[in-house]
Amino acid sequence: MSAKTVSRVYDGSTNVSPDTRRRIEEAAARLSFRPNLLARDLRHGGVSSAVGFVLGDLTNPFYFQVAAGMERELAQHGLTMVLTATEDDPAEEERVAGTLLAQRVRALVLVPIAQDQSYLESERRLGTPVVTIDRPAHNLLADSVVLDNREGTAEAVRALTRLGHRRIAFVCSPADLYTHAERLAGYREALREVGVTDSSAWERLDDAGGRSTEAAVLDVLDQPDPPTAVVTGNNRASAALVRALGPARDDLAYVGFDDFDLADAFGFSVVAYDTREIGRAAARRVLERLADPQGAPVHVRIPTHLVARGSGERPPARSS
Amino acid sequence: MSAKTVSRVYDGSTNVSPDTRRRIEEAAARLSFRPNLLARDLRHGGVSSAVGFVLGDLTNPFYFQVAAGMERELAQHGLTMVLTATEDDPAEEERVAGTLLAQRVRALVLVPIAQDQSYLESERRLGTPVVTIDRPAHNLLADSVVLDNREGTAEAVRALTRLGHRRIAFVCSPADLYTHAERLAGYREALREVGVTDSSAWERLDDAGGRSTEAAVLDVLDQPDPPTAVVTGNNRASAALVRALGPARDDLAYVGFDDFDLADAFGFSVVAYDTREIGRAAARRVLERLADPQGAPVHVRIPTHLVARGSGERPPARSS
DNA sequence: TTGTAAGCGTTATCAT
DNA sequence: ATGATAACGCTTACAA
Repeated sequence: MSAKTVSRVYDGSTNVSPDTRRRIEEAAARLSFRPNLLARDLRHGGVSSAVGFVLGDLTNPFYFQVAAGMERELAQHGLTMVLTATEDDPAEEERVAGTLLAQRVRALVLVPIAQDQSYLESERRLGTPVVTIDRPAHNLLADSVVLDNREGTAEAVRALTRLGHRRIAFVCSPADLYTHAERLAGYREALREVGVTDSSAWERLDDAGGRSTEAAVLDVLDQPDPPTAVVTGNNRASAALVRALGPARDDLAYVGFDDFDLADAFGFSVVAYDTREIGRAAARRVLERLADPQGAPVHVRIPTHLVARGSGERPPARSS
Repeated sequence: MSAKTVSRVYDGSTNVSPDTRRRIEEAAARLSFRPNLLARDLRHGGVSSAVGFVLGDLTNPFYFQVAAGMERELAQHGLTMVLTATEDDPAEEERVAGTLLAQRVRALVLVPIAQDQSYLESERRLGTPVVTIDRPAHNLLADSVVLDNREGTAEAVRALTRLGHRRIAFVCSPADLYTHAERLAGYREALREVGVTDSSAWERLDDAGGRSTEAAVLDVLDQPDPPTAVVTGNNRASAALVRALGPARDDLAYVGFDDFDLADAFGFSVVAYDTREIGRAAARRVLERLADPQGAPVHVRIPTHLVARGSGERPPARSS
């Protein structure tokens, strides 16, 4: 009963007599034996069967929904997920990615926060697939899975302009540059479609001044010709709006990017999307990239859709 | 320049001349060389430097906050975290735990969902620490980290009785048996302290009847002598209460177990706790158990505290 | 159907 | 300060 025979029992080989197999399985159970995947992976070219996932802000449930989707999809293909966090410290990104690469993860999925991912270029060329989530990588030919941010806000704004709104504010809590810029662009684009070309008075973005987003909401509404509607650029801004205005405010229309808990209880209309699908799509990119290491980067765009709950379907208050 | 010399550069050995070290580091950078942790771990007794975390319900943000705390604490000690999910399928638990053990995780942390974890007993005896979260294991001498559920609801009820409430309802969405029983026990205990010995008319628990929790909330309030206050047993029940009653309902007092997003906007008083601390505590149990494999199981209890936001500080409406 | 030898990349031991 | 050798537990190639 050599090691090789035992190995055959566990690697799905058929060349084992039923009797031998049974005896081996018995002994294994008795000794709590379990094949050592470390050794197996080492033998198989020194590459593990885990995929590394680097994410930044652990307090944002968004990323965990992504992680959940990714884990499920990977598990169906015999891969596991190693999760690490950078706590939004750009300097940590390269270090934790390095740790994962040293663990010989099969692929690397990351939410980029550093301003440059070129440090991954050599690894990628050596055959480790890299997929970014939520935004594209900088200086790296990686696959990516991002939301259709631009179309998301554009759709929200269009729904409002169709109701007659023209003075529509855009308020966003500090967010990363990319999603921020895209969502803002969609907002402006949809306004331009109805002839509004200057919305600067209604935009309240990442406040360098350190003002809170709640203050920004109140501020944008406090002007001679106040907006009749508000679009929030992310769920943190939506929460700020709820806090600033109180739950029941029916003289103002608003739509938020990102769905959130109890938004239905508030009648809060939002631009939603399938968060877990982002993770599943990333996992699929990993699998396809492993099958076909060459080829140009693939960029997947996850669609958004408007969820009408009341707050976004109100026409402008008497004025017009 | 033998393999051993290169190894010395990376395992923190001092017996390398500055010159050799420099040459090796140069070559490593040029060739994108990185020590293979799989091989290292194999050499070190075939045990990896990852800790496995098995969780059930991926849609519950609670577990991800736990995961976040755990990951941070482990990372500080050079360990990584492999995350897997069972999707609340008890039958999956043993399978995914087995996968992790085959990967030779240094320890196993799990949120038990199966009715029996005895299948882990041999592994634990062989030296793999096992820590359960949120509830104790069944038939397994594992360490555990749980909330002080009983004291949590007791404190909530006491705050209400102090205001004069006596008819206090307890509503809970389906939850696992253990936390459920503990929270209910705390509720009854605190009621007994003020002489209320039969609360059965005010308890609406896991409804086998398939009624929704929202219906249960309305139902418990719809009786001849209705409760003047409600305690919800988990965040899902709190959400149901908000949906059933609407955001502004100030003729009823209520306190919910588990904090939730925008609870402050609702003025919803809750029994809160440090979710990430649960994960950190689990990581610390792992580390201590690795240092001292023997010894009786240690059970850590995470304290809860009442967060007053208005809804729980209202005295009974005129009746009394 | 089963076994032998070699090697995956690292490190402990024991030279030099 | 550096290197040769063997070994961690597995699997591929090649016998038997």
